[in-house]
Amino acid sequence: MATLKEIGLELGLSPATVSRALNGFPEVSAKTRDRVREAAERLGYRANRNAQRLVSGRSGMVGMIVKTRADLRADQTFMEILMGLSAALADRDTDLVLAVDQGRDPVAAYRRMLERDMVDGFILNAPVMDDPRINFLREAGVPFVLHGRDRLDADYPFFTIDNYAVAAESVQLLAALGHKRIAFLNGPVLYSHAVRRRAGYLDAMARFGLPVAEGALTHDEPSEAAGYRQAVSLLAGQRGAPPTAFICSSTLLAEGVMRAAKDRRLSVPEDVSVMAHDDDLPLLRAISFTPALTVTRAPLREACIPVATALMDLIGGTDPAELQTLTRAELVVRDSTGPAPRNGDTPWP
Amino acid sequence: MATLKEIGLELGLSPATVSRALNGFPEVSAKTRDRVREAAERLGYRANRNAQRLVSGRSGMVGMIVKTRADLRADQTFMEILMGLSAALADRDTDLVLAVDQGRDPVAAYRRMLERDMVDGFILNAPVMDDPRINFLREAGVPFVLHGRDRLDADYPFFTIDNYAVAAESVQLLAALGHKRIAFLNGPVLYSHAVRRRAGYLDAMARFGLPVAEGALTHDEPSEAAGYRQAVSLLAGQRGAPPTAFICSSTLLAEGVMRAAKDRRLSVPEDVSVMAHDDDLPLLRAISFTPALTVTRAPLREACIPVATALMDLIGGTDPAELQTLTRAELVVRDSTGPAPRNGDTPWP
DNA sequence: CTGAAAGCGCTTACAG
DNA sequence: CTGAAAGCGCTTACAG
Repeated sequence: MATLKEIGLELGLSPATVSRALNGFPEVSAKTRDRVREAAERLGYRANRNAQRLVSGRSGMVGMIVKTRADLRADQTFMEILMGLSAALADRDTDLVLAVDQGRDPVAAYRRMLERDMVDGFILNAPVMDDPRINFLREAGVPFVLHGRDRLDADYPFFTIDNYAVAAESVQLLAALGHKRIAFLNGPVLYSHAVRRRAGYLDAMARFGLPVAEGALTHDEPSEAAGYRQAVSLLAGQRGAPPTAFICSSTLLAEGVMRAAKDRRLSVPEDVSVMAHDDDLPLLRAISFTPALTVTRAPLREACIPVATALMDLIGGTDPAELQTLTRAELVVRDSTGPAPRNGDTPWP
Repeated sequence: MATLKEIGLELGLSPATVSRALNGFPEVSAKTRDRVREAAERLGYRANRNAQRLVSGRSGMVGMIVKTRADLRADQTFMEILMGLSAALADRDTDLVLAVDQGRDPVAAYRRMLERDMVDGFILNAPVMDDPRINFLREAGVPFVLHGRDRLDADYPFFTIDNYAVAAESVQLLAALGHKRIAFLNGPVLYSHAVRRRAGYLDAMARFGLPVAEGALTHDEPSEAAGYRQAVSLLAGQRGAPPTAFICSSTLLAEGVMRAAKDRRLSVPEDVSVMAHDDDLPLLRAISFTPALTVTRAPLREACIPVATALMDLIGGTDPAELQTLTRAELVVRDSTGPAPRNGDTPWP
């Protein structure tokens, strides 16, 4: 590995000038800058990160703490986020330090990392309402960015989709197709995104004058098995007249709903419409469903760069208020949704 | 953060002596060592890793490159390994750098990390037979450790269970229970562990004088769906007389087999015995199956510390030949295996 | 526009 | 047994 000194020797320049040239300082002449860059390229120069970090006083690492929970989908979405964040942070010469939250105290793992001065900031995901981790980190004065948002009046940097709109727009699409009995299989109500989607669903149903039957709004883990279980029960009419449409908080749930419909010899979308929110996981393509699944689509992958960038900017001193992003999922209408069937004219009482 | 200098000032010692005391150099007097340690503790001293790395000339990071494959289980086992390795490496003050292997060239991602001098070594998992990554890294002279083994005469550091024995012992247990038609649902034959298990199964069957029907040995992805699919086909007698026992290369496959048996109103273990190899994933407990699953058990978690330690030792100069570990899975007999049923007396032709 | 110097926090020959 | 000194590779006031 070449060093600044070696490049300097080669060019008859001081290491200081080489450093400035490489870092794009304006006072360096264009000619010197170009010569230095050429030589650096030729000699395969790469800055020694440890030296840079030593002098800047930063660790060059950011932390992420994983909650171990019995949530099968967590693996898939989490892997997706993990890969995306690693890549985005690597572009900023920053490493991601992972730790597992083993215990009952939700902030213990954060406290430990902080005491060890290991990281320059944190990335949090899957917030619950009024997340205790957020209060802790705010008081500790540590930079952090949320993927998601634990309260509407958040004053910290975050990146999230509009989860209220996700549910409301799904209802709107189905209502426009004439559906009156629309079930919503939501995620665990623990998570703030599920709380927002719940509100979006209920408000939209009310706006269209559609009552919601007892049991038509469920909160369960995002798995194929849970989707199947809930759909079987609803389609059997165990909780009032069966729905003519299902909105699912994840494509895994939709898989289970499709299987339940098939078991009852109901065809999609003729007898029952199915749609889902789609994180766009590479291993679970909504477009590969039969029929292709209508979704509100928001690739998890696309959240990674903004989240990583926001954290780096925050550490660099940017005002947190400028680092809040609320985006919308894209409505992708495919073949799993259609006009309400004949027998679907009656709303729930 | 306290520094060596500050501790030295506090105690009237030089930073050099403080460094030696903290690093346990033998020439430091016991009294000085204790004083230094006490002061370090009191001041909350933590060595600055970047300074240590700068002076040692090491990056303090090791790389791991994930193959993105359409293998659902990969997520779960991979997460398990990832968490375990992060923790084990953190204990050695080393970070794990993750990258995703996007493309067709299996060594491209390794080459890139190497060129950037980013890591001191690599951890590889899920080897295929005569893995090209291994040849590449060996020629490049880079330290690496395998979780698994791509050939029997491996000359590099590895940690693996005896996969031949996993299959052979399973056959042995079932043969001792009087089973004669034993099917083996194996993983993708691409992977070396599947190749070894295949050999163990075939050899053991031969040793007990049991022919193997066409189609009784399958190679499929380790998923519940694949287990179900294979078991349905075998139990229907589509590939000769139905098996009276199933050995599964993963607990996910066993889940599918159990479901298939239930669908056919076969009870486990009265009508059919089921056993599996168990990586002991926290989200998929063999003991929670109904009936509790008989397994060859080898917690993935337990491989992480030896793998991480081996890599650190290798980087530290230990002879690779001393860093090869072959362990055995533990046979845990539970309730899903029992004596062969009446109709199971005839071996396959 | 460029250089000489100091310093980030640590380790380790070299002296004594 | 301990200290003074040099050095790892970089950055950045301070001079000129």
